[in-house]
Amino acid sequence: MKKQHISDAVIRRLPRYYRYLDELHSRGVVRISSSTLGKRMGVTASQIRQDLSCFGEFGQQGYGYNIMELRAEIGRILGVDEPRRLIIVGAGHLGHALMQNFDFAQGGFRLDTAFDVSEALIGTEINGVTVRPMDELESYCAAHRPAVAVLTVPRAAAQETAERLSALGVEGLWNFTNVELSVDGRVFVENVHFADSLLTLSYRIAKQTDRETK
Amino acid sequence: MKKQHISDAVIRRLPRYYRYLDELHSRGVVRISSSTLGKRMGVTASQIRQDLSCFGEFGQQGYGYNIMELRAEIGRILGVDEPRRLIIVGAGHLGHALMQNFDFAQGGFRLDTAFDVSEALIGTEINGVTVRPMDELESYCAAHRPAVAVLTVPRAAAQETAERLSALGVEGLWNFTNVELSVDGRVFVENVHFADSLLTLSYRIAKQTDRETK
DNA sequence: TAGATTGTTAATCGATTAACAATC
DNA sequence: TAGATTGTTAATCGATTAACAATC
Repeated sequence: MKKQHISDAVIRRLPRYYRYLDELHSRGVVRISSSTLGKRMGVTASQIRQDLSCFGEFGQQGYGYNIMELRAEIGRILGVDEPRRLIIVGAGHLGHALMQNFDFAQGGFRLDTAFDVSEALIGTEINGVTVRPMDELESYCAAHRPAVAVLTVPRAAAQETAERLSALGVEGLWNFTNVELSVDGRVFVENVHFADSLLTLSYRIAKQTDRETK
Repeated sequence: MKKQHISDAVIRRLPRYYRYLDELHSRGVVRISSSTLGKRMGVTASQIRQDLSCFGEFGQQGYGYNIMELRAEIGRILGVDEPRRLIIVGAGHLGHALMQNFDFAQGGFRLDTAFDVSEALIGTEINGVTVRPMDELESYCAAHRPAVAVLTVPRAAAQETAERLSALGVEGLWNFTNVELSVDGRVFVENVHFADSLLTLSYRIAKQTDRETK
């Protein structure tokens, strides 16, 4: 039974399943049961089955799931099957690192180009991708209509750049600026807040130390 | 009433509160009520009060919370008040970006040094921090006992490096490798899985497109 | 067939929200 | 004092887990 509303918790687990199924598939494993998959993912078999049942029926009684099929299904659910155009806005160290290392294609994206204000960077090519001047953002977006913009500009420019991109019709912002953006409701914002992540680690270490010295 | 077990959901909200209180404080705002704070954070006033009550009583009836005090309390809870030593393992683009841009001090960490295998990087200084050869990891850790290691090595080296650091007694790993690490239970792992994050964005965009074309 | 494993319904558990007495 | 707002208890809501009939 397909569900109407899918909770955020479910969606955040799907990429992990996908990643693991991808690995199994490339290792040549053909089938897996919810209980084996659950064990590997650190969740219950029930949860695996519940999560998948939000989207359809992908398994077979007595057999489990065909890994290739399930991987493809989850890929479809996540939208990996129809690649979307993506641009990087801010080609500093972080933007550069993503251009150099990150496999956008695997996530169903096609990295088209990057933008920066720095004269030193404009016109250079990083991993086959050209860096353009920020001035060309409007004309470029009008012509190529990228679906997603990676926001790797300095904090100070974050909100302004986000608004500009929102006005240009991007559908999603992948926000690395550690700034709480406020944008038009049409635009999805996915935050990668490094600082928050590190603080949770700090908490867990601090708590443990407390306990030990108590 | 202080709680025994604090849920992960609560802990993940604390850094956001902290960040926002920090901003208010630097803007000179003195007090805030749970209802105002909740509105700004997009949560209910109840949730703010419940979250804080896990750790103690920081407010005052009829007044609300003193921002400076509350900020300090949350900082203490998160362990920001007593800085811990941190090293970066892997000084490629991503490690480099963190060294250049990330404010470790604000998260209660002191970035001591970085390690890499690349001859070109060893001995260089990035933002005042020296890059050392990976061979020196053992002797360095024995001497300086860093609490946290930032794992920014290539995927292929991730598991091996994590085990090495675990054996060297680090308390936490901040994992950027997009690899599911398996390490000793003593060691806390905080994952920053870029790929998972981007896939959730992909899902939301894909779902919206579905709805529009339906 | 017999064993395995699904999808789904029901039960449980935990997290969020509402309500309110206490009190600044 | 009167109004505001806390900390906490109770009610609600949603997510996770368990159970099991269906069936490959």
